[in-house]
Amino acid sequence: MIMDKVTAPQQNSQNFTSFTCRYGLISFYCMVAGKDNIIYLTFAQKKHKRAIRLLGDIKQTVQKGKHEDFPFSPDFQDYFTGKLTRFPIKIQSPFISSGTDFQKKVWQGIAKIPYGQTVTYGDLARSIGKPGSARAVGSACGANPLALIIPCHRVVGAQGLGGFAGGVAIKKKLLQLEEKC
DNA sequence: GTGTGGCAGTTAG
DNA sequence: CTAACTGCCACAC
Repeated sequence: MIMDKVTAPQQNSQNFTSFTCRYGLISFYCMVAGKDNIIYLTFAQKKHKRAIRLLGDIKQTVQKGKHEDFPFSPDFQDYFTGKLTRFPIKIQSPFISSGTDFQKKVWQGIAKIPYGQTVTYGDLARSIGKPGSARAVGSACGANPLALIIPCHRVVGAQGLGGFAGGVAIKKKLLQLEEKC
């Protein structure tokens, strides 16, 4: 699979913490480097476990954190209640930097989609100068290491919703949440 | 509505 | 290297 070679973070923040966070009916998995640097966020347990394993491969240890110690809880609380439309979180993750050029372009493109709006995989493909790569864009979305922060749920199919790593039900919920504003 | 062939990027072997 | 996957899409019936 992708990103089998995650490079160690540049900073010496060696302590990684894994959180399982729950807000209302939605829960997700999150990995934090150091005190408050989110390096991975996903709705799919499979992806989260894989990320932990990759860190293990580069001799990094990951400890479990308690939900109440999750540093950005207020922000996500606000997001899931519709009060926050843009995460004040810096994107600085070794999982991002170990992506391919194409993936990085896709992720950057996704980051520009405004709250409450959607684009199609084909649209995104065109906007990064690679028309016809819609399917590859879909793959890159699936490989996104920072769900919500890089809002891949705002990328949909030309006909239907498209897929979602954490299940389309969650994608639907997120879009409905953002719709209300 | 459904079939189908082609598509680009990435991974597996 | 080839083969086999995908969070796809356009164009046919």
